[in-house]
Amino acid sequence: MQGWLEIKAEVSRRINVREWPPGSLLPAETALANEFGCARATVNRALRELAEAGLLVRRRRAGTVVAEHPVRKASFDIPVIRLEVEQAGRRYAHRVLHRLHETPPASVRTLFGLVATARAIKLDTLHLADDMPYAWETRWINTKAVPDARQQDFEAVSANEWLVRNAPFSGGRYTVGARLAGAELSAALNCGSGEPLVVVERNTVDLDGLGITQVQLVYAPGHLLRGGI
Amino acid sequence: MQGWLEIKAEVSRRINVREWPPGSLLPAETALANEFGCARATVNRALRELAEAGLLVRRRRAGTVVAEHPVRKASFDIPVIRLEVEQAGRRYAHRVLHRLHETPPASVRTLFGLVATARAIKLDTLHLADDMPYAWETRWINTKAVPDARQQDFEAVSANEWLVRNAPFSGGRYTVGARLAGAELSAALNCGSGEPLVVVERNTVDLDGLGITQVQLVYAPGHLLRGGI
DNA sequence: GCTCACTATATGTATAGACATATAACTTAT
DNA sequence: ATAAGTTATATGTCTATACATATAGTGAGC
Repeated sequence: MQGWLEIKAEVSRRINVREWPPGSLLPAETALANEFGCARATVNRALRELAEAGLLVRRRRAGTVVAEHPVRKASFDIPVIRLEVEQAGRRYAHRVLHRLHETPPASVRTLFGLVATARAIKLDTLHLADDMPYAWETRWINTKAVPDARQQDFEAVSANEWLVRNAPFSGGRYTVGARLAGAELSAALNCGSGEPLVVVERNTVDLDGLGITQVQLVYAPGHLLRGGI
Repeated sequence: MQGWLEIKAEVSRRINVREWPPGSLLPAETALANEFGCARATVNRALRELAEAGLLVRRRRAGTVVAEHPVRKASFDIPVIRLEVEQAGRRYAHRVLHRLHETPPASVRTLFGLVATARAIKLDTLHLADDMPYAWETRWINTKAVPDARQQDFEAVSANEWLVRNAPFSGGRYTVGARLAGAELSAALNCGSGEPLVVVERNTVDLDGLGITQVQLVYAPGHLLRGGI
């Protein structure tokens, strides 16, 4: 027993077999380092990772406690759509259907820090995989945060990809929901009206918290988001 | 400039302002440690975290490179449903509608490592928030992996919560999709038939890779999964 | 009993040094 | 020229030590 990975596995095992049940206090790092015959830093690395994973709760002076209700962090990757499609072995293409410069709705104005009369770029894009509709994208781009976007038509490189590479990015939030295909969507995605569709809405902000872009992605029927714990 | 957090922020900044553009090679850890006036271990911690976040790609001997297509890791928490509801300031309750012991479908049998004739527990549960339908849960539990589940009726403590605390858990996968409310669901969730609903399907496996449980959660109309990047 | 200051303690972080390991780049043999 | 073996190097990890920091617990003073 030496490496932090082995220690992490062993601590994880003891939690799972209820040797250290939920709510119980673990021995201090120094004691564990002593038991495992390694430096405290090694134990620290193992316990820190388990705490990040939600299995342990650590507090100075109070020590390390097994979480009562382990909050599992599920995660999925948000790749550039082109890569998502190509990784599935399909041919990617996209078509920009509208590129407008108009006043965004209030929620987007708030995110972008814009006054009521200000305008932003609005893009409607259809993403294709093997020439079949893959996803419908409605996007707002804040020209205040990304002035260079004015010169882009996003035909050759999609807005998705262009922004990832050209906008200083710091974080964002997203929601996942479901909606019905209306007239416009069923035509664009080549599906029946009234079909249930997965909708992902995502916004990203720069280092100052200023909104860069807001995207709504409506996937073709049957699409599943996949992730792991 | 000393702490790993500051170094992480500074490196992140240089990537964002294209001082280190996508694909470029960063100075070696020793050089950065020298520049920032700190130990190599401190730089290592900062760069390791940025690599985990998908911003950098690191390889021994080859060095550290800025990712060409940063794969953002989106994540959301999977809490116990009771806590999810209570955290929103609502009163939680659940009703077990069916508790059967029958042969699961092939996909679940494969996950559970069961022969064709074997049986497992099937639970249908309705989760309520302020007495309003919140989510419909269809769950299979592998009694081979969790024998103690036989003695549980899951009335007082939901299966969700009981399993989190009583089943040795190691990982899992999930999918998020959309479906229409059929007759049974629209009755249970008190919504119109044909409404679009968010469906989360999740399975968890124990340390040996043996399936513990498979859940399908269908949320009431309008529900959004929320997460961050 | 209550408040406030103090102290002890467990985690958090930093450091210098060392060795491990993967692998790009180079060298040698065929 | 190509293949095989060698070396140099950047990251990965571990150690021992030190100091920083949050905070549970203690005790003094009212």
